[in-house]
Parts: sequence; C-alpha cells; structure tokens
Amino acid sequence: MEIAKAYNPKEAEENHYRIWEERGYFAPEINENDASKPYSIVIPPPNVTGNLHMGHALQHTLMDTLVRWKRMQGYKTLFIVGTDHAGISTQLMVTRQLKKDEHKSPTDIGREAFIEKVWAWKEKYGGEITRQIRREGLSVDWSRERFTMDENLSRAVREVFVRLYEEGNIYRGNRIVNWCPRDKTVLSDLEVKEEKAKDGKLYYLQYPVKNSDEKITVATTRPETMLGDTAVAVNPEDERYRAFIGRTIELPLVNREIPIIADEYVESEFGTGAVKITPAHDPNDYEIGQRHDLPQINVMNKDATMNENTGKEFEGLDRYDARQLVVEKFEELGLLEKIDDYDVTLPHCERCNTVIEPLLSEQWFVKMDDMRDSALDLMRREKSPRFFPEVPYEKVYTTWLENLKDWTISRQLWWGHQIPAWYDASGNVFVARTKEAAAEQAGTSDLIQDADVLDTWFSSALWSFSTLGWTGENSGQRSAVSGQKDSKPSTDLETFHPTDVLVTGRDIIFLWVSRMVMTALKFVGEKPFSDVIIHGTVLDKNGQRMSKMKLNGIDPLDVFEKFGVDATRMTLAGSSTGADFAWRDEKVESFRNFANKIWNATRFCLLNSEGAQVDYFYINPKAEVAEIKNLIRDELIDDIDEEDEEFLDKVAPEFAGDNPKENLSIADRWIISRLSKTALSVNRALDAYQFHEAVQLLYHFFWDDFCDWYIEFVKDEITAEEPSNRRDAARSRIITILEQALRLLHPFMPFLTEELWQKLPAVSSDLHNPAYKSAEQTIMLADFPRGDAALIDEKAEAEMQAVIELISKTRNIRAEMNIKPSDKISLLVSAGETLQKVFAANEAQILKLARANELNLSEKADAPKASARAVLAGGAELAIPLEGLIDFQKEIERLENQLSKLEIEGERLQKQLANQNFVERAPAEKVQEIRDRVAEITQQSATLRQNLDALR
RNA sequence: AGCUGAUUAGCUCAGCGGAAGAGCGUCUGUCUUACAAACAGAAAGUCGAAGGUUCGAAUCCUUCAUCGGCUACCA
Repeated sequence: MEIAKAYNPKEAEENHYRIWEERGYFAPEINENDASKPYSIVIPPPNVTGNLHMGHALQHTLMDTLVRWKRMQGYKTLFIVGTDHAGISTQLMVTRQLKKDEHKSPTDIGREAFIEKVWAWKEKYGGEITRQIRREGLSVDWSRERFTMDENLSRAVREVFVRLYEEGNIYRGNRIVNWCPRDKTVLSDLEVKEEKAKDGKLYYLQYPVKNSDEKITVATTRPETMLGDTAVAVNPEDERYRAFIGRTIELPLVNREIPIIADEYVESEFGTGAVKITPAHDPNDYEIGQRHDLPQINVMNKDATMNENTGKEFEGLDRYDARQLVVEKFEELGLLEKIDDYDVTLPHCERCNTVIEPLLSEQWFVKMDDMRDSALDLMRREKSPRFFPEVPYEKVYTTWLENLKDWTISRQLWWGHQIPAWYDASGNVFVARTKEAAAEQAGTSDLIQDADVLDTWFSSALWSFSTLGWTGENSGQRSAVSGQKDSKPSTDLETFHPTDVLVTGRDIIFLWVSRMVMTALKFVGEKPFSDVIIHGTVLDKNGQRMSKMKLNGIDPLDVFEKFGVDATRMTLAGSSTGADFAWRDEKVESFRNFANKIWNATRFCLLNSEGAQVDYFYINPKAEVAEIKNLIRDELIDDIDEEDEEFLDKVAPEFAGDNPKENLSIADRWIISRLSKTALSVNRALDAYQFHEAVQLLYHFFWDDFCDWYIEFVKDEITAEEPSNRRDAARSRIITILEQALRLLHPFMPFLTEELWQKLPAVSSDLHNPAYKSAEQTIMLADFPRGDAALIDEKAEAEMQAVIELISKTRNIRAEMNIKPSDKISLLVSAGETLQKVFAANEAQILKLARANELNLSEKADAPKASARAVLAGGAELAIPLEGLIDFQKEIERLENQLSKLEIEGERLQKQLANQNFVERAPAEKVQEIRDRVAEITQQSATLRQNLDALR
C-alpha cells in the first residue's frame, strides 16, 4: 500500500467534508433507530457579515466535538447552524460600500432600494462565514440552515412582539436613552461600552444668583449641556447652600431663570456640591427632573449638533465646538472658575466607537419583570441552566437578572425586523401580525408602519426555538403562529427542544443567554438548553486580548493552512475549559506533530497489514465466545437446560478458537487495559465538559502507550517475513487497537481520523453504531468506544510496568555510562520467581529495546564487581557487567545519588508513620500504602548500600 | 467603588486535601527496518507572601501584594 511519509492535512480536509455532507451524515435523519435519544446544539449565529475568528473556532470546536461524540454514541443529533443579520454592523458595512461605489448615502437611494442592496450584499458576501464553518469541519445540518431574517424566523419575531404588546409588556415611552450620533440610532445598555476619555476635563462654571452678587459654582464634564439646564441642585443637608434653596439662578448665555432645588441625590463631597440639572440629556438629571417637575429642554439634534433651542450662536455647532464656545463665553464673562484635568469614563458605541450622547427620545421598550422572574425561578428551583464552570457564571447571570431593567428594542435603522406597528392619520398605534390585521383593527388601510426596526438581539433571543420551527413550518401541523392557544408545536421543536448545551463566550451571557432563557420559558414553556458552557478568551501570545485595533489577531484560517484543521482543533479543545489562554503557535505545532505521529503509526500498521483485519474480538476474545454462545442458543430456541449450557460452554470457544485470539501476551493485555481505561476516562471527561482532560488522555495513550511501547513490543512479530496465523493475529490486534484509538480521536480530529480509517483493512459499516447500519462506511458513524471495565487488567499493567522499568533503567545506565548505542551489553537480573517469569516472557523485547545481547535471570545474581547496578520494584535488581568500561568513582556517585533520593523519601514517610495522629486518623489504605512503600525503600536502600560497600 | 478570576519548572498551562505534572524550550547521545514533525536519556519548581484549619495543604479559610475580567457610578 502506498502511503506518504508525512501527513498532509490539506488532502484529507479537501476530500471528506463534501462526502459527509452529501451523504447526509450531519442530518438527524441518518439515524435509523426511532428509539435513539435526541441530542441538539444550536450554534450561536455569527454575524452574516462576519469572518471567523479564534473565539468562533474555539466554541465551534467544542460544540462539534460534543456533537460528533454523541452522534457516534447513537444519539439522534442535530447541530443547527445559521447566521445573524446583525443590524448595525451590516447596515454600516453596506453604507460604506454604497458610498465607495456610488458616492451615495442610504437616504439618497431610499429605504426600499437600500434594503435590496443589503440583501444583494448578503447573497454575495454572506456565504463567507458558512464556507469557513465548513472548513472547520463542523458537522452541522446544512439542510436546516437558518438566517434570523428568514421568513419563518421573522414571523416568530412578529408573533412574539405582538403577544408581548397585547399583554402590556411592550410599550412605547419617552426616556433618556443611549444615542449614537454617528449611527443615528438608540442603543441598549449592553451595546454601550465604557472607555476612559483621553483628556477628560472638569469645568467649573459660576452661575449668578438672582438679586445678589453671589454665585454658585457647578462642575461639569459637558459644559455644552448647560444650554439645556433647568435647575441647579444641592444636597438639602449641605450647610453651605442651605440658604440658596428656593432662590433663582440667572443662567448665563441663555438668560433663563432656573430654580435652585434640594435633592438627596447630590453628594456634597463631590465637585462643588452643586450640580447643574439637564433633564433632557442625563439619566440622573432626568430622574431629578421628574421628582421636581422640571421642564426638559432638548438642546441637541440627532447628529449631536446643537439645535434651535440653543440660540443663533450655537445652533448647528457640533457638540464639541459648542463646548469650546460655551467655555470661551464663560471666560469672557469672568464666570469660568477653573478647568481641572479629570479622569472620566465615557460610554462609546460598541460598533463605531463614537461617544454616546444620552438624550430624551421616544422608543419601544420591553418590560422584563415577568420574564426575569421566571428565569430566576428556574434557577432557584432547578438550578437551571447549569453553568460550566459554575463559578463564577451562575452568580454573574443571576445577579444581572436581579438588576434587570427594561430593554430598549427599537433601533433607528433600516436593516432588520421592522416593528409591526402601524399608525393612522391621527397617530393612533395598531400593533398586529400583518398590515391587514392592523388595518382591520384600525378600520382603515391608510396606515404607515413604524419606521424603526428591532434590536438584532430580539430575534437572537428566540433562536433556540425559532430555528426549530416554532412557527410551524417543519411539521405540517398547525402553526403556533395562528394565534390559537391549542396549536401544536412542530416535530423538530418537539424532538430537539430544549437543546442540550449552549457553548458561548462570557460577553454574551446577558445579551443572549439570559434572553434566550426568558423567551423560551415564556413562549415554549420550557428552558432553551440544559447546560451552558462558557469558554475562555483566546489571547495573543503576550496575554493581550486580540483586537482589530491592535492588529494582534490570529486568523484561524492561517493556522489551518499552516498546521491543519485537526491540529488547531486539538489545540483549542486542549485549552482548559473556561479559562483564558495565550495563543502559541508552538502549541499547535506540537499537535501537528501529534497528527503526524498518528499518521505514521497508522502507516506502520498498514505497511504490515497483509492478513490483518479490524475485528474487535481480537482484543476481546471472551466477547466472541459469549456472542457465539448467544447465537447457538438463539438457534436452539426451546428450553435450554443446564446440560445444554455446559455443552455450549464447551463448544463455543471451539468455534471462536480456531485462531490464536486467546493467546494474548502481557503487552497485549496491557495495551487493551490501557485502551479501556482511556476510553472510560475520555467519556467521563467529555460528560463533564473537561475537553482538555480528554485531549491529554488521548495524546498520552496514543503517543506514550501505543507508539512508544506497544508498537515497539510487537514490532518483530508484526514485521515477520513468514506469514503465519500468529503474525496475522498480531497484525489484526494492533490494527484493531489502532482503529479503536482513531474512533476515540475522531470527535477532536475528524479529518485525519477519517482519512486513515478509510485505509484500514476490512472496515465497513459493521463497525457503525447500530443506529447507522445502512449508511456507507465512515468513522463519523462508528460506535464510540465506551471502554469495557472487564478488560482492565491490573496484573498485566503491573507486569508490563516492571518490564518497562527494567528497560528504562538499563537505558539510563547506558546513557549515564556513555555506552555507545552499537555496543551490546549483558543484563543480569535477580528477581523473585514471578518476576523472573514476566521478564522471561518478554526476553526478546527486553534485549531489543535495551540493546542487550543477553538476559540472565536468577534468584540471586552473581555479578562481577565491575558492574553498573540499579534496584527495581518488587525486590528485583539489575546489574550490567562493564569490565573495562566502568568508572568506579562515577558508579559510586550514581548509586549514592539514588540512595540519597530514596532516603529522603523514606525519612519523610517514616516521620509520617511515627505520627500517632496520622496512623489513627488517616484512612487505613493510605497508611498501608505508605508502609508498603517504606518497606520497599528499606529493601532497596539496603541493596544499594551493599552494592556501594562492594565497590569501596 | 462592588463582585469576581489568576499567581505552579525558562515559556504556556494542567492538577484543586495524601504530598509536583504536561507541552514547548534547554542539555547529552542517536538516521535503531512508522515517524529527525522522530528516538533514547537528563537537568529544572521551599506551587505569589504571611497567618490559620487539618494527622496531612499547591489544593480549604483569612489578610496582603501583583495582574486580569465584569458590573455600577462619575456633576
């Protein structure tokens, strides 16, 4: 068989995905077993305009690993993929494009034409992210791909909006909101991020008090807002200002008389203790304004220029120019007391980084109280969803919910779900599922739809169920949208909701996770997912966050190119769950090397595979006997008495036993035991979402146990030139173990494992999980090894350990005594009867791996003085005669070194045993364990001392 | 300001009550018939500091230090 000397990831990555997809392996329908339990994950929908970054690659890897693992276990798996229309980002991008290509703004071409442009743009560029998802190897069901603006999902949005409105949980209100002057839209609190201003200043302005020479100084960071001041507030307890309360300020520049009021909100210690109040431009001032019934004077336009309320000098000026001018004017008037440097953090638009202007505006809001309570209730009652890691995210989630405020959902954009509200000529509002329904309510079709669209996260909040056909399209059954309370949910929704686990970053716990919980509870009546995995952040190699600004981002596609997708996936899955980690190419490199190791181990097996086949009974012969017994018993049908059973016991092994499957060597039983333990542990680790642990287990099983020891141990047998049953059995055994290992690795390394698995002799769909019997052969559908506890063989492991120790200590002596690799040596080993047998059984391997030409076993070896020595476990001793080669002084040092290490350990343990409290309180096994170890140390030390004496 | 997380070998990180691990790097050998992207061997850490709980602490508690994250406020 031709097989390349090194693994080339590209080939495997190009070949298999298309086949997997075409043959429908990703769709749940591939599962033929009606009794299969469902397992579902919805992908957090990336922005349709987006490109894959490391955060995606990480969460995608984790999700795909889980889905592939569960699919192989026979679950009916659905991995839902889709994209988000990402209102602001997409609109920004298309606007930029429009400007570049046609030198036009959206308003130049009008709403309808603009939206057409966005759709066209989406068709053209929106596929990028989905191509990248294919590149990652994600086993998502493309036949169910969704987009948040699909008709069905849009219907779900309107349905939810109308229902919330009808019960009074959506309302319109005039409030202080976060306004982005550049995008000219309102933003929710979560779309605003706080950033330190570069050179913040605190301006001290003096306001003259009417009918006096006195002035009150107020401090402000935004002097331009003084044009909209309608009061000055002080703390009622503040002695300094008590006399001023109730008097009047003559507001400079605008010549308006405003009152001096008292309010608890004002902190006397801060600034001057007197605060200018601008109810239309500050949330706190707004509150104070409400309490004192102050007028609200809006002084800004939507683009943050000053408006007509500010007078001729200011009108039309940008907010920062206005600020400058206000300060100058105050200076001219002699009313500018001082300007201090001041650290101030300002809200910025998450998308365009413009400084947010708080202003008063009419918007749509969702009242969250009821939904919030049910989410909190779910957590309290069922501790659901379960967060991984639980600390700190459960608390983060809960605390946020407890302090939840109403959600601003309208956006002054064109790209998105237009709000299903219509106005008649006199401004009455009609909220309905369709324009027709609104017209019916209104009694006229002369209606204008609300121009605003909904927050992108409004549709994302419904993702867990809107993608599964909540509006009825997948079922042929009646739609949930008909408005009839008794309508039934669709099949996908019934089967796959709630989903099993959500994998996401911590930045959207509030934006998305919590809202999905709330909407699913309300509209489906159940939680959207059981578990939430919060993964860490991938940082750059200096531990900094990756960002476009800093240009320190690492493009996953570059990494795929350089090291392969599988190596990248292993790197990502191998990072500790939930913890941030610094990206290092060296890490991927080591997994690239691992992939190559797997490739070459397989290559070795394949180069020696004539006469071999994958057959699980080679590593579990008892299972074959049991199966044959079952087959015969089934044939006999009628009552089977004890005699028959005895007969079966005798006959069955003969049917199975015409080959040497039963003749397992110590090394065979050892590797089978290791394999079983590994499989058990990998399953356990994945159950607990401990991906990195599973990765470590697989890495070390494959490289250390399988490659470094097992292959070396059976190499001679497998490469024997003469064909024989024995050789075929050995070849079948190793290839069967390899095949099991490939299955275990597949969820992490899908491409490599499929590529190699397909090359193995006699693989077929017989190896599939029973749920996929009629599918064409693929490792994707192979049964995931559960690990058989009955195949764990502690005796074989201990015996193999003794052999490994003998070889290792020999190698150690060779290296330390500078014995040339080509020089053969003799091994004199003294050991008890049992160990002698073990060593004898592995003589050939010991000689080969230790580069020795002689293994001399005895109860008590009579080694020449000129020998290098080592003590072994179980009271055994190794001596290597080195006449003429040995440096006695050096050998003495070696032995003294060993002795001192043992003595240090021995002393520590002795001390522990001397402690009455320890012996009485520690578990008996622990105490025994230490006693055993002390006994061994004592024996080994004695031997070493004897050897030393002999040398001196 | 509040709440959180981290601090373990030169680097990146596991381990989270029974006594120190990995990968990379370093040093020494080696083309030993799958793999030099490899093989064999070795060196390297009073587990941030100080107290406490415990028979026993890297692991639990308290305080401190340094570095992150989140939330809120900021006239």
